[in-house]
Amino acid sequence: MSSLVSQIEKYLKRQLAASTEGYIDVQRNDLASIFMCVPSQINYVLDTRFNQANGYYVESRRGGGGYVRIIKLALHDEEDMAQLLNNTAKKPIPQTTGENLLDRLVEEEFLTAREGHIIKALLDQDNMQLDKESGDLLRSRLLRVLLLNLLREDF
Amino acid sequence: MSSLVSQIEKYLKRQLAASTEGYIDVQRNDLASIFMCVPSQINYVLDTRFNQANGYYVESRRGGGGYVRIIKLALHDEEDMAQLLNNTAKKPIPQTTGENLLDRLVEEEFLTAREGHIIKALLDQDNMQLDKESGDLLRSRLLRVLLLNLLREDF
DNA sequence: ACCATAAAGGTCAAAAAAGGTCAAATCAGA
DNA sequence: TCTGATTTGACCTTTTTTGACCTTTATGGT
Repeated sequence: MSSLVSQIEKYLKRQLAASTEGYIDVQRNDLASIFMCVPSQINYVLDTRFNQANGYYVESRRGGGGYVRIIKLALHDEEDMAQLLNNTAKKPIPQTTGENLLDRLVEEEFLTAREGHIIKALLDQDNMQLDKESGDLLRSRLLRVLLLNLLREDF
Repeated sequence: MSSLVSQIEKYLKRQLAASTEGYIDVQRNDLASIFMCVPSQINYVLDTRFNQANGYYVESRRGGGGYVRIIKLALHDEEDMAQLLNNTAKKPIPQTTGENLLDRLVEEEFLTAREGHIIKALLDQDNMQLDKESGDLLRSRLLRVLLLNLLREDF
């Protein structure tokens, strides 16, 4: 019995995958009535599933003719990767953030699903068994190492 | 008069045997009400009967639409793997030893060359930036996690 | 132009829906 | 009887769902 959020998430991702422009426009209220939920449920989906960390950008407009535009931030080239690298530098990365990043790398096919799984497990707090602070720092260093490795031409 | 814990255990193992994916998803509360027991009884079953030593992996999610996923590890014919697991237990593993293990896993085709590369980088002393002792211990824990993951039947 | 109203969308916090932990109480077998 | 395994319950954390109230934008009438 998958939750409403994940149904809506899937629905939107399907639309997004089908769109050639890399973004879709939706009406919050329409979506809410399609899924028979309160409109704020849609915001919850956007906040938790289509945020920046997940590689999406959302803009919207209120009033008559208003809309919500969901834009996928694709990681196509080294440029974007380098961006991420800088972004990642030094700052501690909590587990959930790390998982989001890995999911994104899988989605963008920089990693296979299997690689994503394995690396997630390696960077898991419970598995590392370090205190949260050291764990977050280690995770940050290792994700950086991962990104650097993915940038290498030779594998 | 088989105990509750073993009735639940049998029930879950039957489900697991019937599943083609190598895992099953259950609701803790549903199970508890099927067996007319407190929900924490389910955790007891999971902890004692579906732990790693017994060849299972459990993951879960809280909140609406939450679930418990029980994943079977493939312990049958991968004897050597189980062997390795035992070998790895607890002891610190210095970098070179770790690299050898990874090379071997690649040779035996438990890992692709690429996976081997990535994981080596992640477990590299210089990249981890921990003192040697903690590094060796962490490496040991993480290699164990890796091995366990390679035994998962769901990927 | 000015304003009222309708049409969107946004925010925030409370309630609900799962699952987790831990320790006390009980039970069963050596 | 003692000991380890099981059962139970009180309390906790995370994630989702819901609703009341707020803000922004467009439009039509005066």
